[in-house]
Amino acid sequence: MPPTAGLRERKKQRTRDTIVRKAMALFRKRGFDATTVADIAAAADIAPRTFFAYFETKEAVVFHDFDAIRDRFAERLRARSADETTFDALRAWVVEWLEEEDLLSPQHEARHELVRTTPALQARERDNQAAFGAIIAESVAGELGVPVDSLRPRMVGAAAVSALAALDHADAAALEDPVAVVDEALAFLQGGLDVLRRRPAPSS
Amino acid sequence: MPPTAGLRERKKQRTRDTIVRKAMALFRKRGFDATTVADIAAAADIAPRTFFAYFETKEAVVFHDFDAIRDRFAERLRARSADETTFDALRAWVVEWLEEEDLLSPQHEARHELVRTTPALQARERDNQAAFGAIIAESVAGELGVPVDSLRPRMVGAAAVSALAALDHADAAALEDPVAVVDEALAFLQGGLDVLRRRPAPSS
DNA sequence: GGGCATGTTTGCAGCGACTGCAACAATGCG
DNA sequence: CGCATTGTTGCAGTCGCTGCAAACATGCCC
Repeated sequence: MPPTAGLRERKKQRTRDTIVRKAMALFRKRGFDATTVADIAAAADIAPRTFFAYFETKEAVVFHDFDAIRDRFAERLRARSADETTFDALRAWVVEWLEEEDLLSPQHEARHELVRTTPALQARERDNQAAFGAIIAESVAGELGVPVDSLRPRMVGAAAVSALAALDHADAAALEDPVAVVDEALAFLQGGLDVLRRRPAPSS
Repeated sequence: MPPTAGLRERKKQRTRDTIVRKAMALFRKRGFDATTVADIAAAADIAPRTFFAYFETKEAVVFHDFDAIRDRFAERLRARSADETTFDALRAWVVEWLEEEDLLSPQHEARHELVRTTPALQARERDNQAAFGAIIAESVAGELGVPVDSLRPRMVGAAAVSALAALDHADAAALEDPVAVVDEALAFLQGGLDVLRRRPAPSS
């Protein structure tokens, strides 16, 4: 017997999975906005009202696994060893994460496409990214011994998150070696942005 | 006679101002969510349906001046002189902007408080910040001679925007000299983040 | 000043996300 | 088998937002 809990729990989990699966299928076929909660409920064979016992909003279905990922990430950063910087831990986490998640899988593709083409979902995604940024900022702030909401940790968090976002964004070559993208990003952050020094006046 | 256009235009502008004023007053008093569009319409003495001829969404009222600011900013960056870096132009723009906008005015205070306490508005604000980030990224990309959506411009844009956001966020001292905040941020970006080098193992 | 084109305001009906509530059903447990 | 707990459902309602078509105002030309 698997280490599952009571029958009740398993049933709930199965229902939840069904909702996600059917909903995503509908989103893919008709688009996010054109799919109503009633449609999803019908497809998952539950009452419309019941949908909201499983997900707070229609959007939440698309990001059903975000909370878990975020929490694991926060835990990973918090539990890093004493000689490990935030950046070390961040890089390690990305590597781990990429090992178990195939960014090229049809599911990831479809989800990404959906988010990319739906404003409401983009907004939600930015929320999620902001949460990641805050976690990184918190860790960096601890490292620097400054307040969590001070300037530099926030900037580092924002920049790091935009680098993570570039992973999804990578349009071809990069996906072959996503870790390289991360390394470039971290090197860029650490090395400074002095690519932006004064530019020469036009040679005329 | 002022250089105003026809009577029609002026009337529309007055109605628009009235909506903004009355809506903000209601938001402050009752909160954003607790204020309905019907309430705003009643306060501004228009039909509920008419509200949507002026603003696409209830949220748009809070950010009624964003589009103009963003466009002016984009224009400023695009029109910068040949020996001016993106960072130079960014700094100059902030200085200009701070001269005409008083961040400590009751209006800014109230608006900021509203955004800070309303999730829906925070999401919208992130949209706006993302727009700024994209503009900065575009400019930086041009400077570096790389594609607009490549890694480094995006990171710079994100970091710069988070520095701008820190301006709003500044809870006391910083507001006395906001330009100093910007200078610190830009110096940080340019100088690199090597505050984050490997941290010493505990001396044990 | 009398029309006429054009732009604005309004009411109405309707959709869809989401909520509170109360009845009902299933489950877990002694 | 009964009982408490937890999950499911239907109902009625609120609110943001939209399409449509009828009234209404304005600018303009004759």
